Amino acid sequence: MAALSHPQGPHPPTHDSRPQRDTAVLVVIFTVDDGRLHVLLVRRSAQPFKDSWSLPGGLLAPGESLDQAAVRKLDDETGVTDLFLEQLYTFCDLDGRGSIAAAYFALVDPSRAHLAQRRAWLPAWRPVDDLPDLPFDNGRVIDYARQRLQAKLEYSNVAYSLLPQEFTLSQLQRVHEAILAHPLDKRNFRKRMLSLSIVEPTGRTATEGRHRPAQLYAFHERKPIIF
Amino acid sequence: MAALSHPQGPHPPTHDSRPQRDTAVLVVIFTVDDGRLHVLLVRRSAQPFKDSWSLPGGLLAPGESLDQAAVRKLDDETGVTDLFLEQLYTFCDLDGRGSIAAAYFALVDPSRAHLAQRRAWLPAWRPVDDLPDLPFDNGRVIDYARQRLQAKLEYSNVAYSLLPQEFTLSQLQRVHEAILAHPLDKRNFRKRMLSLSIVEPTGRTATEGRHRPAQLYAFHERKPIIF
DNA sequence: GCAAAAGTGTTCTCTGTACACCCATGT
DNA sequence: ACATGGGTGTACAGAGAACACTTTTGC
Repeated sequence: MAALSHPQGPHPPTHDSRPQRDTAVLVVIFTVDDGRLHVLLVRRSAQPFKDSWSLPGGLLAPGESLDQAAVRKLDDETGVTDLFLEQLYTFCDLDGRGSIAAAYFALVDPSRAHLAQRRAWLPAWRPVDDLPDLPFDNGRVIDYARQRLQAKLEYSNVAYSLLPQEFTLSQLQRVHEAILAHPLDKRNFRKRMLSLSIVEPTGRTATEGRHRPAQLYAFHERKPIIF
Repeated sequence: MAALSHPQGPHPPTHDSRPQRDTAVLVVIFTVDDGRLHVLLVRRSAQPFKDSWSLPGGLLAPGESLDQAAVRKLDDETGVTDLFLEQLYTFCDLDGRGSIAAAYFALVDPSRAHLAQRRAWLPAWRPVDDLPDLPFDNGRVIDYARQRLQAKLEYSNVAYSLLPQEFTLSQLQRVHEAILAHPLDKRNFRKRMLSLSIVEPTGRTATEGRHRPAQLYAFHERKPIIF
């Protein structure tokens, strides 16, 4: 490991009979579609709980860091790599066998995500407010990720990762409402987004139905920023 | 691990030739003493960087969870177990060898901590604003812990773990100032502590010098609370 | 002309901040 | 009596919340 100073954990490790553990990553991938927050689930292809839904995850590959493994899983399932991805929490013993699972959470724009079409485990978006019972405490992991996402929405620009380059303020508001699970006031919402310089108008407009066209906006920064 | 659903990470693990990693915990233990924030460092007893200061840590014992290992390390070094301890972040490859280190941070009341007197690695409090260069990126880990502590101070009662059962508001203010590294207004500080019901007066007073005795206060809850 | 969503300001409340003096005690 | 830290209130500014009507388009 690192930073050891304790006699029990001398450095370098000796790779002998010391107990080692399975180390895996787990990725909670959120998207907002049709005004609802969804999470990506896959079907387990192995026992136990074969065929039940669960979060995507897997063991670390040789020489791979946790971050690399999380990026790889996100890419495997959605085909995107450059979006918001952050370490969430490292769980221990979710499986009752003492293994270690570093959970990450990611946000992807549904229009950019191409779900893997592997027959083996069928990834699918499921609305977070209507999830089946999931094995290995995955429900708790998702709840935790959702809380973190709600908290970050208040003081950061994380939503950049859930929308295309250009979008209307109404679209952005619907994303916020889906994540927070409560309605927002249109005027106050717009005022805040603009006064915090989270978004800026592009000058273009988009006509979306038989009503007045909307101004298009873009995020001031398309990378994680804390306000 | 847990929550696997991916073919590459079937469940149960097979304990065969799959690559495994050293898994360790690392504990950033803070205290406030003499108006300064200190962190506990120990001297490495093994190569590399033998005899240089670093954070306490060690490999997981067989059958032990991450939390249990962190509690054990905290107890080993300070003799206390019932104080604030929270997972911070899981670092990978701090040592350049791909090992995994789950960092925790803890807060202890200096009047309760009894530093381990083992000659082997000599734990000692070091002021965080005057640290030597530390191996394995320990400086970065400490900075990260400090940021988290500063953030939590604003909206939680974490400081409960840094003071005895009863204390004066001036003591509490000095603790906050040491952590935030800037002075606070006495009246505003007291107003906030009371209006948020973080602390309540015990009715007792303490005479501490040739000046007016101070009211003693206690935390409303001596466990982690978010306001 | 009507249905549908876009767009826009003001008022009020609350929170945080700045700021200065008297009080109780020990020596 | 004086030095020392304990203890207190008010005024202002900024942020967030409540709230309703006009505009522009497609049909």
